[in-house]
Amino acid sequence: MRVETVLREKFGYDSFRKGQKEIIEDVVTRKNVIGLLPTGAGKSICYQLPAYIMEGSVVVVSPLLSLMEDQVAQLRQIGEKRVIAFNSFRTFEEKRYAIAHLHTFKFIFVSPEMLQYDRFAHALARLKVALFVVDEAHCISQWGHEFRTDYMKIKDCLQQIGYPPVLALTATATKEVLHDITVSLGLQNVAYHLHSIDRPNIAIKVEHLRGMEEKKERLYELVQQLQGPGIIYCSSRVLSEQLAEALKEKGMDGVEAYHGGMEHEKRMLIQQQFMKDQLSIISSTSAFGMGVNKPNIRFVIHVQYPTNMEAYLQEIGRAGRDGKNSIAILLSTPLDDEVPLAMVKEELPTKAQVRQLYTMLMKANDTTMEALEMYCTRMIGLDEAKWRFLTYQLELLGVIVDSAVQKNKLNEDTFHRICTIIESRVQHKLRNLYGMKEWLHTETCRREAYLRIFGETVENRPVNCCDRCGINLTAYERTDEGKVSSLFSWPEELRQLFRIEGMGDS
DNA sequence: CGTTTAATATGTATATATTAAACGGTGCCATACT
Repeated sequence: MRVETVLREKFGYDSFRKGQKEIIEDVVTRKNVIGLLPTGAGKSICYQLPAYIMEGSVVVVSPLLSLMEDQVAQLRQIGEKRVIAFNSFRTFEEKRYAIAHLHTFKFIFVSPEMLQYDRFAHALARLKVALFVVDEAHCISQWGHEFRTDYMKIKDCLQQIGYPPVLALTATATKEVLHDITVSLGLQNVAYHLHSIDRPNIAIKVEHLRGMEEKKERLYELVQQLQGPGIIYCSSRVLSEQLAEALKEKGMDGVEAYHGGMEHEKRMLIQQQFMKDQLSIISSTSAFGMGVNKPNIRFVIHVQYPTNMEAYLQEIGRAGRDGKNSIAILLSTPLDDEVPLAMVKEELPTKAQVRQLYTMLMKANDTTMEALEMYCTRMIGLDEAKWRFLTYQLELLGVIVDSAVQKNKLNEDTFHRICTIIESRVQHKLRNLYGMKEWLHTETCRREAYLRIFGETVENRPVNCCDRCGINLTAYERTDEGKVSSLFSWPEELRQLFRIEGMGDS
């Protein structure tokens, strides 16, 4: 069956969007494919369509439960009933049934963690897998090395199920990250379909201010002035709540905070309200955004900057999915470097902690991993993520085999190898952080500068490009009833101009 | 950096002030326990 026929009959589209067809054609001929498609380009069609041409099931590894559930709902919408999200939302009974009847599902959505669940993995190995998809594949690079190491074990899973064709999809990746994805998945003979990550309808502006107080004041001004809806990003849960609270006190409606420390239900509610335009502003940490396909987000303001350029691009990329003009504004002060620097350094365990772990493992006899973990969190101060990172490294080195410590491997050699890995990961993350920091102080076109980081050049420079090329901010002001924009008469404009001129890079 | 939490000092009771140290973000899963 021709791909166009399936597109029309199953999905009801007359033609492909840019990039889709080439990817699908390579996928159905069983090539390994890595697709870099801008947000909103219709990535899911790239695996949904081949499912109806290829024999067998399509397995989709997805980073978030909410994303999986969304995809399932979407497929059900077009009448596909052979769909399951195999995750912790399912009851024990449902899981047992699904494992016994796995072959009856055309689409199987799963988290990288669930791939490690033995009974599921075995069922998968018996299955005819037509295509193995890694959605939001940049997560491999962004999270896989330390935060969610199960991303690194996808490679082993692929081997166990006999190397089915793989399709990795993402919207943001540098050349380095694309390479990382390829290597981490152990892919060979990859067909790369790379499209520009640039978003010409998003104007970019960095404002240099003096300190936190000035930042907050400027934020309040901007939020009242700019056309919503919008997202405010900052780096701590407490601050995201404070900012939301402050905006409410200033009489703004439809503002809520969002972060990973909140109750799951509350998070879902806020996200849904935002999607339905019942909220206009979300003040959040990096927890908010992935899978948020809201077309009309008009601004993204950063009160603190993220630890790397890709994260920044992902965050501003949530604006303007409808193609209309939108703006990203980053508020910067000379005091901002501490938080991202601390985050990079804090993410990995210290050498002293690894030493303590080694001493503890030497002393431990017939201790369960659970007991060891308990001890490590209490006595060594390792959190869950760091503990899992270290046990993963120990497994790689053969120090831990099948949850048992091999004491003969517990030597200076393996100790130093772990320390070396940690050191090089920290250095790598610091380099990315410096790249981000350098970008904040670019004297030339900001778009050109970030595209250079992604190995691209500016193709079409938009009229409102960036603060270095010149932006007319009034184009992004709200127009409704003029109630807010009237506050911004010419003295205010002048004051702002003065501030921007006066606070530029030294 | 700014904020919160833990630790010490005071001075003779049980708190309160001061100072030092720690922390900051991202999610899956399972299992025990409310």
